[in-house]
Amino acid sequence: ANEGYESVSIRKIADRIEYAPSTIYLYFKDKAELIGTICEENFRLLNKALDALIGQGLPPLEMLRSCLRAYIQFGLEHPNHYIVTFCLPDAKTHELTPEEAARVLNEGLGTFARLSRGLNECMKAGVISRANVELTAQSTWMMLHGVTSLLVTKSAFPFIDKAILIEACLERILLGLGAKISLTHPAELPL
Amino acid sequence: ANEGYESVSIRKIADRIEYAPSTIYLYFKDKAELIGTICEENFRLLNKALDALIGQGLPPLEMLRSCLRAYIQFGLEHPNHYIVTFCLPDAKTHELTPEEAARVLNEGLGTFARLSRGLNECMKAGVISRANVELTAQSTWMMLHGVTSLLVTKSAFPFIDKAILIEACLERILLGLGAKISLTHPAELPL
Amino acid sequence: ANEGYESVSIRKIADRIEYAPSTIYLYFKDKAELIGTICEENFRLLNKALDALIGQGLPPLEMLRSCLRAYIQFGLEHPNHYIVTFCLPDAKTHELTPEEAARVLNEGLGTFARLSRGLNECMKAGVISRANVELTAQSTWMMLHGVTSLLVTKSAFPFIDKAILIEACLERILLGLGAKISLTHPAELPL
Amino acid sequence: ANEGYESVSIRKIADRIEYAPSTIYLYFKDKAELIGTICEENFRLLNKALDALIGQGLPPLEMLRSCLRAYIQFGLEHPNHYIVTFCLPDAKTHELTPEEAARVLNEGLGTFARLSRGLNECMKAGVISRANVELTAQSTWMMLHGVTSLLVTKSAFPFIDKAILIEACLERILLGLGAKISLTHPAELPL
DNA sequence: CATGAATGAGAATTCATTCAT
DNA sequence: GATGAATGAATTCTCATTCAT
Repeated sequence: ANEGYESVSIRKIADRIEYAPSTIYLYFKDKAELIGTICEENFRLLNKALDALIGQGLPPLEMLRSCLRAYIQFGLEHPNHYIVTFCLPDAKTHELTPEEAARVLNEGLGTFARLSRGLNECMKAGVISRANVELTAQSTWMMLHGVTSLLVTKSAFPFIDKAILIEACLERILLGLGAKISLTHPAELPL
Repeated sequence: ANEGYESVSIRKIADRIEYAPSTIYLYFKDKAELIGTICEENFRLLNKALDALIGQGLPPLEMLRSCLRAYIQFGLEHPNHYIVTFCLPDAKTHELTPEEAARVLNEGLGTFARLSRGLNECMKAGVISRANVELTAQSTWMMLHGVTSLLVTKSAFPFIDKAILIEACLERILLGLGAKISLTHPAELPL
Repeated sequence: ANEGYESVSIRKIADRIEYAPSTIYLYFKDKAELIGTICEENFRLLNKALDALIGQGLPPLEMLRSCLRAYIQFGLEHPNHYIVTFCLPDAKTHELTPEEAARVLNEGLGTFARLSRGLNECMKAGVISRANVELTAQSTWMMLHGVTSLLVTKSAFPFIDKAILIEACLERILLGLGAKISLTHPAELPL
Repeated sequence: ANEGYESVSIRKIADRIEYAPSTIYLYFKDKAELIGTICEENFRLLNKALDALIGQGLPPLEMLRSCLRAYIQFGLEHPNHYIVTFCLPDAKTHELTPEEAARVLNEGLGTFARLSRGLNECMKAGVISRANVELTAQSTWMMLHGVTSLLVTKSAFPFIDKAILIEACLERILLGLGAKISLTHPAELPL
């Protein structure tokens, strides 16, 4: 369903994968379960991408910046997955059974944990301001989500060149975290 | 429809306003047109709220902060309007005829213009870094949207106390804009 | 739906009345409500038929016999209604909201009350044995239902001539109630 | 499927016996055939229960009463089997091929034959009225079915204590057959 | 002897929309 | 200026059945 759009429908999925709608029910008990599984796998993929970066031994601030960038990139590459997981109101996700919800949440918390850890390391290294980690992580995620979601859902908006916009946002997010970087960025950013 | 939820339905609207569904078609050619009009009015309301603030003669940075705060507040107060206008994928909005889309966009650009103007004044007053205004406005809006949309759509997420979270986000957004404010905020914020 | 068969389906009803399935939902909120209404009307019709008989001023025993006969006749004339109301397991009826269920039950109790009254009058007139009225009414209804339901549902069974069978059953039911009638019935019944 | 309910489904049966649904088709050509076989076996079981009673050498009337009671008991003990075999409209049974139908009917006629024989013996012993045996058997079965089926399908109806109700019905059925028993039953029945 | 994978037909229900009145 | 009656297309989901393995 990575080319589909808007309202996720069993029928449309079935069409896309060229199976009968009923076939889907052999693998998922429910639409909720299907969506739950998509989200879960989604998080897993994102986490894998983040882990790859984390393992690269970059200096803390650059690692943080890379992770934030990877998050946005992930959204751009899997727009529908991103929409389903992060943009749609809770209502649909809410129909999950507690166990399913727990599985999804678990994977999602993993993502969040990676962000918190990255922030924490930057704080310890003194490259961003020391502050309440949970609060910092939540607000950072919120801003990051704003960038990602608008790029993904509002493709009609006359955005400035995406690459530049993304880098500018990352810059400002880091700066907002207290990173000591100069806003008058040298080359490509028309800040 | 300010008490309804998620899936905006002609029938539900008709119920709420106590008219027959068909009556709605006397005023709107289409569901798309109806939603378009909602968005338009939505923006008008938001613009009015912003204008009220702008007229208060606050110092530039405080005015900017107030406007950003007002935007979030607007989303929290009209969650369904906010979702319809900003969170749902383009698909639905896309079915608008060009003229309709233009009217909505026009009103939306008005909101955007107010933000740009506020940023510009702050730059001129030297309270935030000088930079490309359009790019700055876009990235600021994106972060602002991230905060608002998550608060509105993910009511199940274990967010830290909303008031604190919002102020922290505003603080970081301003800081990211180059505002010379200290992150070690005095009182209530556990930054 | 008086020519339909077996499993009552919204689609089949719609076909039969030559309307679109969705049209039915303009008149009934639910399949349960539809079936509930059928049962209710059903009972009303039956009650009307019984009242017509009751008003005829027959001697008590003959009135009772007429009523029992009318019940069976009603089933034969509205086989599908009878099946839906009396033969199908509770499960489907159970999805009624309490109010709906109450309305149906109310009408049904009316039928039962007429039977009880008839039995009571026969007892008072001394034409059947005096006994607990409720118990007598319940067991009489059960036997009556047995006759009706088998005639309606098991059309393939090699039943003896229906008219004769029905009269024989009525005879035996009355006799079982203590009526002083001779089993060696004069004419048409090969008892 | 003796714990399942209402709509007998191949899948549910497969689940219950812990085989794959397709496996069932190795043994039964059809759902109709499966149900046919269930009915057949059903009758066989009932017949066995009746034979056990018949072999006990009770006096004719008591044997008859025991058999009738056993029939009701059988329904109460195997409610779903009883519903499938006796309460559902022919439609489903009708899809049987003639041979299958014949096999089921054959077993069913066996049950019926036992009833006829019992009645015949009572007539010969002079404990019930002499009458056309086939007609008597059919009407007796019908009443018996009425008692059984309502107890099984309408569990929500406010029936009087089941044990009492059943005994009262048996009493009246026998009385209706011309048995010389007094309705003013001594002890436990509030007739 | 058994199954896994798949499906077409049909179930109840919702929704945007039309149109005669 | 408003509505009642109606619908077609879409939704999620279930079920009996087939067939290659």
